Amino acid sequence: MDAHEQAPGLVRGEGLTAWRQIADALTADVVAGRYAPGQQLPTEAALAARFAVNRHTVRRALAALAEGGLVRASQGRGTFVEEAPLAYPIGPRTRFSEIVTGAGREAWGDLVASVTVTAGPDQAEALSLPPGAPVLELLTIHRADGAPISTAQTWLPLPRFSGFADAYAARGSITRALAACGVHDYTRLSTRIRARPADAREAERLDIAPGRVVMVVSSVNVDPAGARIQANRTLFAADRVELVIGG
Amino acid sequence: MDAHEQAPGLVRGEGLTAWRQIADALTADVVAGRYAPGQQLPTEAALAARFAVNRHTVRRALAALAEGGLVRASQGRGTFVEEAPLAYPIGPRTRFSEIVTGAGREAWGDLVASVTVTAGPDQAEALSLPPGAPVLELLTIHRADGAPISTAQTWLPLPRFSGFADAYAARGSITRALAACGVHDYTRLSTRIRARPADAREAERLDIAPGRVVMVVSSVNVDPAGARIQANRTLFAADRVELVIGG
DNA sequence: GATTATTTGTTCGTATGTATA
DNA sequence: CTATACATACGAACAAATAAT
Repeated sequence: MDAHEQAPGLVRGEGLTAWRQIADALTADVVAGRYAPGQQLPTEAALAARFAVNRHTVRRALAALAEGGLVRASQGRGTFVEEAPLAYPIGPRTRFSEIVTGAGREAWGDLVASVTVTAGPDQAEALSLPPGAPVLELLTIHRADGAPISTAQTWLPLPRFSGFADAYAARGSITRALAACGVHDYTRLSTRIRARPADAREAERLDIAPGRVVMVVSSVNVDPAGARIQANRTLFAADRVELVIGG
Repeated sequence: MDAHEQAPGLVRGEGLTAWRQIADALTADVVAGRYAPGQQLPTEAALAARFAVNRHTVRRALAALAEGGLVRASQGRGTFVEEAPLAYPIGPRTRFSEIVTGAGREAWGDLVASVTVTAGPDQAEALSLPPGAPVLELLTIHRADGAPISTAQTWLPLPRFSGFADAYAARGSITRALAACGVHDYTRLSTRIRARPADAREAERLDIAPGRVVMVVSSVNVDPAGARIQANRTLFAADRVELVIGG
């Protein structure tokens, strides 16, 4: 067979290589939703047959899609459309519940545990408290339509927020629980972002496999008077969430 | 031996457990610099001897330090003081060279490769170009005191920035290379942050082990007139860099 | 490449003090 | 006061990862 024979449906021209056209066609399929997020693409062999090209040519096209993060190939399993991550805006007025409901999903935060502890060095500095001051520590899991998006440790100074845990458990939202404690507005003072593999406990809370990557967002919130009311360490499953700044 | 015999240097009292006092002592050692960042702590056995407690008790204390991110234990190697990550502020006027020189280190960017390609869907959208428009793609590695901090793919529209690759190679800085192309100021329009394990090529460029976590920062820069001049996808080694917003 | 020593990680068991019902 | 649960601490042995020989 002539290696330069025209494949059906593919045109010839400058820069219009076969793999590029196949990549464009598959990209169009994905963005049009003909292959749903998480769904497996046809096998390379099947795609090669569909476009009447060698499997190598399909592989070159799939490599281009994978490079752009549109699909992910998994040896022995297949090639899958990447799930669109939840865009999570981070700014001075970040509120989980608004972000999730704004995405058309239902937001709820589960209170896993709450304890009174003495502030560690990090929390003391974040909250401008003397080392060893008592703080309320909450462990929460935040869900969108029931699926865990993030899990957070939250520290609040005592005794000001001694009623916070009950308020949070009843209302499922930091914003609403703070309002119940008399804080009707708050803004984010600072945000620090790191990333690392999840340990077993964190993975269980986020319903991911241990070792999958989490983004660790440490933040401090202040009330309108500028008082530091809350320090957070929030973990996001990196394959489900994309942090967005500005734009 | 009486399990309740008083260990030397440890006192007794409410809430003053042995492991807590050991954790406090080791924390003080670390923050005072008696164990330098990156340095190996004494072995668990040695610490147990120093504090005259069982190794379990030392392990409980070290677990508390590791929880706070102050140290990191590595099986078979030892326990090490965590290096303070480079704080990398992200904002409308983010400039690598200023961040690094502001931290008292020397900044330089190496141009690894530059090619002319047709814009993929992501780049076309980021730069407001029609799909298939020609763009200049650069692959760069950014170093602080010679150590790689990040590696980036950068896309610029052609033909406006046809001289950019040479300018960058000569100047080692995006800011200075843009100035050479007549862009004397620019601001960041949007930033998106994800995280995942590094593949082999990325790991080599960042001088980390494959599979270690990288933060992927996708950004778009605009000139003072609001024109989109540059799309970036920058990879940071997650254990060397902390992204900072606000504060 | 195989061996050995070192070091952290895990899992038993035992005992005691403390808080709670 | 007792019973129970929990946290603390010690002892021993082995597994697993690493580094050096």
